[in-house]
Amino acid sequence: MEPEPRLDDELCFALYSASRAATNAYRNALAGLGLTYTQFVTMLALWEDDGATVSALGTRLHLDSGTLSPLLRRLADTGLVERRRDTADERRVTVHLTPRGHEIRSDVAQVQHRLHASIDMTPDEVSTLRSLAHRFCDAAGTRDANA
Amino acid sequence: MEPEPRLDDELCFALYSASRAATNAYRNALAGLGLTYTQFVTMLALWEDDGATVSALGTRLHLDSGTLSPLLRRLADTGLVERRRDTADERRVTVHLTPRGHEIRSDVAQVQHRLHASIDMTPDEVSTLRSLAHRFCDAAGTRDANA
DNA sequence: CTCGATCAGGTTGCGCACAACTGAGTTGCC
DNA sequence: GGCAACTCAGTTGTGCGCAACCTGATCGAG
Repeated sequence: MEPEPRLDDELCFALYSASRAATNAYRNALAGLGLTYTQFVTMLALWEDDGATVSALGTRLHLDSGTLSPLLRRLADTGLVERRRDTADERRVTVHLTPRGHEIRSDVAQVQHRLHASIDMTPDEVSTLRSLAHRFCDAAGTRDANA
Repeated sequence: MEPEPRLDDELCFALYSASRAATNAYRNALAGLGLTYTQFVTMLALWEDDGATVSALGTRLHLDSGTLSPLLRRLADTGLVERRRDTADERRVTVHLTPRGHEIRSDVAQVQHRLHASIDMTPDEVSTLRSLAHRFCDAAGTRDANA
């Protein structure tokens, strides 16, 4: 008989719980800015790379068009971004920050700093957790398809 | 001007990505058993505590009735669990494993072992990541409401 | 130039997550 | 006993997240 790991021993459940705890922490803080958590990380990606295509954002965020298309439509509806059909390759759509999209960056940065400060972990712990999470992503993301 | 952390520096994004990578890894493996990821962790909780109430499962999994009620209905539809109104306190519903719910436990355990083996990380790394994720949960979950 | 293969983005459908609310059941205080 | 406060599970509505599929644009072999 195989040993059956308990819920708390499961790495995947620890990550799942931690991710949701983080999302919940951001939810109220971002609500005042009219952003959801996924919209927030999408804006982070755009502040680093304004004018990115939808597929470039998808690669960066590990999201597909089924998630991004309606999300970008909502960001456009609230006036934070603008979508333009690429004239050189009309399959592509580039996503551009509006003036209002640039404006809220400092407000969002304040939310980030506030939440970072409210987490009772040492910089070392945070750094270790972050790099191990990145390592796990690579390890799980590049797994054999049959695994 | 506040420094604005880049996407990859954000702990929350690392956790968010890692959690989704884990869920995706389980998705295909569990599909053969007719389980989603959340249904899988719910079954783990029930194998540890058969007959738990809906709210007890919610506490264990950090999920509310809005998520659990339809999820348990689907598990009942597929014949893995059975819901019973508690006769002593008719507000409560207890969730019980069916024979079929017990049967698939070993199949699920095999999936777990297969996926654990496919992750290219040392036991130490896995252990550290898991305990830091638990620490983050506590730190983020018990934050001041105004943070 | 043509036409099959490929690529980009969008749509649909389903199952989470969570906020907000509902209604039935229980408890406690008098 | 009576009733307000509370608890528990369920429902509704919104927004992900992903598979499957669609359409139109581009590329490439011939």
